This record gives sequence, C-alpha cells and structure tokens, in this order.
Amino acid sequence: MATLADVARRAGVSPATASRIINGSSKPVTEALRQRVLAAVEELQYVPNAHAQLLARSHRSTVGVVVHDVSDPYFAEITRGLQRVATEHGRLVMICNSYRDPDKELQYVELLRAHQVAAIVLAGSGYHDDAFTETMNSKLRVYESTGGRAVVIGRHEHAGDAVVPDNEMGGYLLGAELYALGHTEIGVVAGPKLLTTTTDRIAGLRRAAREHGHRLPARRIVYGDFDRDGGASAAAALLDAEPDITAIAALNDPMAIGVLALLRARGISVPGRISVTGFDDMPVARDVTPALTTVRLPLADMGARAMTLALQPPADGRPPRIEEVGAELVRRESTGPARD
Amino acid sequence: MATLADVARRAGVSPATASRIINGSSKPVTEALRQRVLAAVEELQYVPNAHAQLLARSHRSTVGVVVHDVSDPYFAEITRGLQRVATEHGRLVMICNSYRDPDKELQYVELLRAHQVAAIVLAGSGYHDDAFTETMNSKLRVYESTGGRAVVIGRHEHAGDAVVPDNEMGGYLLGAELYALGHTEIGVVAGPKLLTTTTDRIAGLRRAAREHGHRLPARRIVYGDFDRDGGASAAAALLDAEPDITAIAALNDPMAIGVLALLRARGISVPGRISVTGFDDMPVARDVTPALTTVRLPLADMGARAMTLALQPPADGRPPRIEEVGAELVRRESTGPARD
DNA sequence: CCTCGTCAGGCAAGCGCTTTCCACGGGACG
DNA sequence: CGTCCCGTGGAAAGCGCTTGCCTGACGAGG
Repeated sequence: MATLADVARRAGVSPATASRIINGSSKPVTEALRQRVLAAVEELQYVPNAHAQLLARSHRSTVGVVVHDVSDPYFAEITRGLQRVATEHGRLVMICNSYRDPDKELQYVELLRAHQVAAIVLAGSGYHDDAFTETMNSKLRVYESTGGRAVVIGRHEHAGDAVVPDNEMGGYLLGAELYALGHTEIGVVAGPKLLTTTTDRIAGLRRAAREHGHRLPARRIVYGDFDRDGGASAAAALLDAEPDITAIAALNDPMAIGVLALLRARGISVPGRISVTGFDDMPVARDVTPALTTVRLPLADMGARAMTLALQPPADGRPPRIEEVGAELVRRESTGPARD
Repeated sequence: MATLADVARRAGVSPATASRIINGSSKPVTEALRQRVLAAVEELQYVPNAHAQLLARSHRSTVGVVVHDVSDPYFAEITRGLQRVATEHGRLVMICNSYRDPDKELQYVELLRAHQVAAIVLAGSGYHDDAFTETMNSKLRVYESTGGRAVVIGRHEHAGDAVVPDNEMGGYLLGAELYALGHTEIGVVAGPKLLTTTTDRIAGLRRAAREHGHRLPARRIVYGDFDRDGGASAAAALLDAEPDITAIAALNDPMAIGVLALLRARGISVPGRISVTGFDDMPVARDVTPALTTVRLPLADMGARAMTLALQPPADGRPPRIEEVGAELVRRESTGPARD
C-alpha cells in the first residue's frame, strides 16, 4: 500500500505539503507543486489510510446506528430516512444489525464508541427488561458525557433524545374501526410480549374496546414472533381456543400475512367470516389478497427526524427532547362488517 | 474519552502492560495486576480507540461489501449469507449501498480500500458499460496487487473471483415451462437493459423458445425498473402493444407483482387468461394471489460462497476462480395451460 | 542598502495504540 | 556463593496522517 510519504517522496515535497494538497487545505500552494503531487497520487493509486486520518484529526464525523435488521422492511424504511439526512449533511453512517439481541445491542454501542462516532441512533430496541434498560442507559450516559449524542427511535425510557411513533393511537384507530364495523369478538395476534411496540399497540386496542363498552380479555391475545410464521401459528392457537371471534388484529403486517395464509389454508373467508388488520402499512400490505387494512407510520420521516436530532450539538444537561409522530388508518379489503 | 494511558496510570502500570491485559495477549501477567487494570477499565468505562488499534496493528481483518441495496430482499438474502460466514470467522463486515450508481460503486471501493479492508465483495453491480467495467477492473487489480481480495457476485467480466447465478438457466426453465403449458405468445417484462441479469435471463427465455420452435421478438420485450412499479408500467405498455399474448414472464418477483396488480386492475384473470411468472422466489412470491410461479436462486448460499472465497489467502497470479450456482423452478398458481 | 512583511513550504510533535526488545529480580543449579 | 535462566514488567519505536509553528526567500517600503 502506498503511503503519503511515498507520494511526497515521488513528488519531491514534504509529507506536510502533500497532505495539504490532497485534502485541499486552505494553505496556498504553487500550482506546479500541486500538479506534481496530484500526478504522484494518480500514478501510485494512493488512497489515504482512513484509520490514520481519523486518528490524526480527532474529529468525530460519522454516526452509528443500531437497528433490529436493515433488511426488515420496517427498519429499512427508517434507515432510508436516517441515511437521507446524514448524506445531506455529508456524514457517513455505520449500521449494525442487533437482531433484537440485547447483548449484541450493548456490544454494538461499544463498537460504535470505539469507532469514535459523533452520535448513536438506536432503533428497534424495545425491551421491557429493566436490567437491560438500566445498563443501556448507563452506557448511553457515559457516551453522552464524552460529547456524543444518543437518539432512540421507538421508545422513551432510554437516556438521550427520542422519536416515538404513536403506537397506542394506531392500536386505537384499528380497534375503533373494528368496533365500528360491528365486531365485538376480537382476537389479537401480538408480537413478542417484551416489546413496548407490542404493549403500546395493545393498550390502544384496549382503549378502543373500553370506549365502545367492550373488553379485550387476555385469553384473546396470543403472542408470537413479529413475522409471517409467528402470525400463522398465533392465529392457529387463537382460532382453536376462541372459535367465535370475528376479527383478528395482527400487530404488524407480516404477522397479518401469516394470519391470512392460515385462514386461507383453513378455508375461512376474509373478510367474509373474519376481518383481519395489520400494522405499519408496509409495501406488501397492498399486494396480498385481500389487501390489508392497516395503520401507516411515517417511518422514513421518523428516521429523518432522529438523524436531525443526532446531528444537533451535544446535550449538555438540557432535558431530553422527545418527538412524537402520528399514525394513520389505511382502509383496504381485509376488513368488513361483522357477520351477524 | 478515557485513553489507555489513563487506564494505565490509574492502575499504576505501564500502557504496555495495560494493553496486554486488555487484549488478552499471551504474555504472562500477575493476577493482581490484571485485576487492577480490569477494575480501572470498568471505572473509566474505557473503550479502546478502534482507529488507533487498527493503525497500530497493521492487520487487515474486516471485509467490505458493495451491494445495490441491503434492504432489497434479493440483496438482503445475499448479505445474510455473507454475514453468516464472516461471523463464523470472526470477521466484521462493512456494507455500502451503491444503489446501482456506478460512480458510487467506484467511490465505495475507494472508501473500503481506505479503511484497509482485507477483501472487497461486489454484488449487484451489473453494468454492461465497458468503460465502467474497465475502470472498476483496474481499481480492483491495484487493490489485489496490494494483497487484498476481490470477489464479484453476479457476473464474471470483472477482475477477481466470482460467484455467478445461472440466470440463463433460470430463464430457460421458465420458458420451457410456459411452452410446455402451450403458451406460444409470450411477453417479457424485463429489468434495466444494461444489467447482465436482464440479458442473461432473456437469453435463457430465448433458448427455450428456439428449442420449442418459436421466437421471442424484441417487440415483445419491454424494459423497466426492477421493482413493482416498473413491472406494472411495463406490463401496461406490453399489453397495449401486443394484446394477444397469453403469458408474461417478469424478470424478477417485484416486477411480477406489479404485473399482477395491473392485470387485476384491468380485470384480466391470472392464470385464466394470462399466465405470469416471476424470478428469484422472494418470500412475498408465495403470499400474493395467485402465488407466483418463479425460479429460485440460492441467494444466501451465493453470499456464503462469495465470503468463503473472500476469506481465502490472496490470489498471487493464479487464474480467477469462478463458481456457478444453479437455478430451480418453483411451480405455483400464477401459471396454467394456455386458453385456446 | 537595510529592515520588515509576506508567502510558500518543511519540521516535528502528536493522535492512541501495539509490540519488540531490554532490564530487573529471584529461584535453581553447580 | 556465583551463574544462568526464566518469568514479569517497562521503555520506546513506530503505524500513517494532520497541523501548529517556524524558516528562508523575496519584494516592498523607508
């Protein structure tokens, strides 16, 4: 690998000058020299060693993101928003997939700290576990105390700023819609019990139930993984235990798709006999048959706002900023009036 | 930020000893010292500066990946395979999204080189453009000449090793299936004209046509973006220009879904009046109605093999290794016998 | 003609860490 | 009791780059 010294030697200048020319420093340099150096760079195919650069100018510029899984459409969309804003500000972003593993999350925060990132954005960490929250918080606080910025997407129990979607409201909208359609026997296909996403959405559903004079008993809620298979098996369990339900609220779209697949396999018509709702309005929601009634969250926007917060100057003891973003009902074909 | 020197001072040892203890070097160290140092690390919440470490041990370990877009399911799957193998070998991977922008691709290769990666994996760069291929090749060769490894997924015109899916075979399988079902008037909804992925798949379709005594005229091929909307608009154009086709081969699954959406909007039954095929067998393929007949590529496996190649010792003039992987037909509900 | 200001360019001190090489002390052995 | 050796720990030389500060030269002003 060619080094700066090689370039300098070849151009017959000092490394200092070469560095200044290559980085376009403001120091004035004769045109002849600049040409010589640039030519040397080209001939040697010189690429500066990023580690050396980053070490020398102790200047934090990139921002780190810890996310459940970038290839999950939900987080892909958030990430898109994050990236857009970062790029607009000329910042690089380093993305890490935690796959919701708390240990990995902690490790990655460490890794990002090691890489001297200017800010850390956490998305998709939704654990209720107090011990985890506590250690994460302390890490985040240490990080902030050294001038870093921490932003959390999706919950506000953490240290640092946050942008949180109104999951409760989303649940409420869905519940209200179903009750309005005359459904009183509603089952819920929920995500992992420990995620605030799950509990908040259920809380909204429950509020809708209350307001319509109903209840949402715990036995009508089955928990599973936030994916297609989780939805299918939860729906199977639910149907076996509670055969008289007329609507199933799945707590995200992939689960709803699993529910749809199971119902089709069992020959149950949707929305004829059972109405189904999703959550998040991912692109597939409109491509399945019947197209999913669901709730839209402005995911990309949330990412953008999180990055905007992350790029702000460090906190310095001011109270954490919390931005809440709304949810919006999307009516499609998977819901209809209750049968009887 | 606490530094190693801080830790050493606090523990009353030299930085050298602290470093050895923290990195678990093989040098023997008294237990008492080790405890003191570890305690200091804990108290100071010390995290080693990754740049300094990487600079000091000039030891390339992470591998870089340039990919079209990790959140695209196709590349997500490839990436999963890459990651798995990398993790098994304790290597970190740095992922960059090029969004198929040739300039970005070049830039990222540079960036990765700057970060001293041990290997570079290119996926989703499929441009036919000779100029681009040439500059990319020269960059890659320079990189390899400094001891790096380059692996390309999806095409073999590049320098370095390659793992390529048999797109031609996939196209052939689909074509053969359609002709076997009695379709003779076939339209193609193709991806960008400049991608080898597109041209190879078409070549397979054409071979099937020839073998069944038919032709696939250019006017029956409409090009569009490799996504849902690209599929929908290409299908619209195709249908308007060639109303008597009885089958549409879309060159990837998202496009096929767009085709399905358009046909539904126009009230055309699938596979009743028109059969539709996809390509890649992404998860959604089985969730749409009708479920897509498509071709499966072992994407994760391709990623894994690419990473395995990347982890191999440097080339040293041996001829580039090229691994080809097969394709497999998946029959579902979107195809049926031709009407007449 | 001397002094001073100015400008192009180089010197060298780090950035935070690793690692080679050396020093020191004590136990084993002759 | 002297030597040798081994087991521990430290000193210091970088890794490749940036940047504050200084120098030398040259033209301008007194």
